[in-house]
Amino acid sequence: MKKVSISDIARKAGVSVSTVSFVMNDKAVKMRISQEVIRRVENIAKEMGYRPNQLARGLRTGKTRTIGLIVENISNAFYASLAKTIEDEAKKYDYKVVYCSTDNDEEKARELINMLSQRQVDGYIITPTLNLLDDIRRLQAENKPVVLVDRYFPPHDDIPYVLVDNYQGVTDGMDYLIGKGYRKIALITIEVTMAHMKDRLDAYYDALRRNRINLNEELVKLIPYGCVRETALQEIKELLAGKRADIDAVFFLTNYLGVLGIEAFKALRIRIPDDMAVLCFDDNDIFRLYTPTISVIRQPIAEIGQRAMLALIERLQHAGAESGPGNRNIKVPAELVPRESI
Amino acid sequence: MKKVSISDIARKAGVSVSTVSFVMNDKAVKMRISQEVIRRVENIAKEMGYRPNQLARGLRTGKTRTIGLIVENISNAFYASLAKTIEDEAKKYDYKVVYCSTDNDEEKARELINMLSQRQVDGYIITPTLNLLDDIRRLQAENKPVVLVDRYFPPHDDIPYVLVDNYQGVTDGMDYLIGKGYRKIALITIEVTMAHMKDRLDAYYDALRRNRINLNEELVKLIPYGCVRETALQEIKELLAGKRADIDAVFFLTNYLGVLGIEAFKALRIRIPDDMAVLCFDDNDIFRLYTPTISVIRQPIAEIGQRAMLALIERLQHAGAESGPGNRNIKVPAELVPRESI
DNA sequence: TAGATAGGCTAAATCGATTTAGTTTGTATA
DNA sequence: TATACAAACTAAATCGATTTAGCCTATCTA
Repeated sequence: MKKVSISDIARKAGVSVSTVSFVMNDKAVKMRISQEVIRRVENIAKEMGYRPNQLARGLRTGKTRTIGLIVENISNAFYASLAKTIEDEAKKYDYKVVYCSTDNDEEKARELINMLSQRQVDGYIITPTLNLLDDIRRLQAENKPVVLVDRYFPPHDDIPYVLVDNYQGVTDGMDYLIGKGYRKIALITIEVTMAHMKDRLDAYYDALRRNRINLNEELVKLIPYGCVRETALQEIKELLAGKRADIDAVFFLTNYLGVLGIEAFKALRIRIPDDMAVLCFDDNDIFRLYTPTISVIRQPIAEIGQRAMLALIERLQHAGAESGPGNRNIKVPAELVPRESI
Repeated sequence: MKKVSISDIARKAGVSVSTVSFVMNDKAVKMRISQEVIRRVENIAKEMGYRPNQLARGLRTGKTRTIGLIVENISNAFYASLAKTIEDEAKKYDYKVVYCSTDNDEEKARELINMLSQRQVDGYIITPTLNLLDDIRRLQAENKPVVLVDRYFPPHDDIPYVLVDNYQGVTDGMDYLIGKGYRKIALITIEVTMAHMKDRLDAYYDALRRNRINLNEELVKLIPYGCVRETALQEIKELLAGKRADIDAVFFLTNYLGVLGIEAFKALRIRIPDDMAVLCFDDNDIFRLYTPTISVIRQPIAEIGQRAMLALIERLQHAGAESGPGNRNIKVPAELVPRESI
């Protein structure tokens, strides 16, 4: 049994395909189709189980009402939750979302952009990887709106972005730790290649300086990017074990690292917060449930998703027309959530 | 700047669109296009940044090389991981995957099937909800291959499925608990509406019977489906607190419930495994990291994903031709992972 | 020298919609 | 009685590919 097309309906109803199309798109009244024909066509369409072919429709209209969402890793709680909000928001405007993960690989990101572009998505929300600027420029040149989330490309501020205020988040975290008397604060982060991570790292350095605490470079651990789980865990363990006496608190700059950190603390039998206090950027179920509960800097995920979607929709609606700068370049405040680990 | 189409290339190269199409699809040699023209067209295509419009291509060929994956909730670790394997497998056969979540809502599932069908996906891998049989039959009637994962519709065994052996998994878990001397085993599960959950529940009853342990109905807690997080947590707490003395072990039948369970244990200050042993169906990061680590029945997710994909690909390749029963109706063994909680 | 064959391409139909510009018929107006 | 106008549709172009059938020209064979 083949799919039902508009012309199958037309034949059965004894009218032209145009008429059926008008009826299916609620343009029947405007096109002066009689009530009787409208009813007849509608009944036949329902009876035959007609579902419009979106490929054909998209081809003709040049619009697919689909937006492409590219994140780092959809299995990660942060991105999963972001994707969910964006999908819900999109639904309000009658858009579908197709999402995919880069695994932080720029080549894969490029392929994904390509794939979505070939599928003619109307707009993009992207968590960019390194070196993706040119590809994004190409989308813009094709008049496809793009909004960045979570990461950005300063100083190229003509590409709209929505992200947490990373600098403020880490600053608040550091002030809190320092306020509680911690001075020997280790920092564990992924290799800093992109601006959002640089913002976080800068905030750490600046906080130390502002509080006249001497920087101990040995307490700053950069985990390389493509690094496998086991290696990363090993590196963290080495730092924590090797510098045990020189550390009274550990600040993890991503939730992935924080989870590894917990594993490391456990393996090394380091007690939280008695031996070391712990703070992590980004929340996670595990942090809420662990004993002790882990303090975090929380990103307002829903707000990020909503604002990103809003920025995109605006650009989709009056494509070309530059949207006011009000909705471009948004940094939303991070929230410190103190728990038992400090 | 508009997108480049095949006819833009044709014009620039001074050849017909057919020629360009042949070149772009590696049919040039078969169609006796000269080497010189091939090179010219390829260069121009690359130069202009040509990317074929998949809507047009799909419309013409009737194939999108896309498969639709419908799961319960992509944020859930189990489904996220399943989706990842399926995506990786699909790539090997040059298929793309579009995935979406039902949130266990049959109406939403129906909409998703509809949406994917309108987008002309070539085949489906579905974690079905209740009452989805008819919709799946409709896809089959349209000659679109469907493979079920994680859940199924016995006795309708003509719809291929790949899932864990739920009965065996729970049986192994129960035998392990009983072998360790536990007799007062509470069971926490979601309301049983689908066959896979019934299999798990049956295994519990049968294990008690086989071991001549009297069933205490009060130790079996069914959490209703649409139930919000907080309510579910409350229900679990009530059982654990109310029947504290009558329980020496708790078996959670899904990983979501297990996580809530941990929260409940924590709130009630019930010590694991001293006060109660804990076992959960499905693994989760939290179970590995928690103190104590939580024993689980693990599903071989990668195997499920691979086999499902394989079954689908077979059906995509010789559509219509009934595939041998060898690759339909697969139950893969579950694995008991003992940890500190028992 | 006619007919066949091969080489190198192109024209045009097609997929399933949308949309513009008509066409036809009937009724109202000048 | 011609003319305008509205009502109720329809024909055909179009989107960007794929694919079948066929058109030239040149060479080879009988």
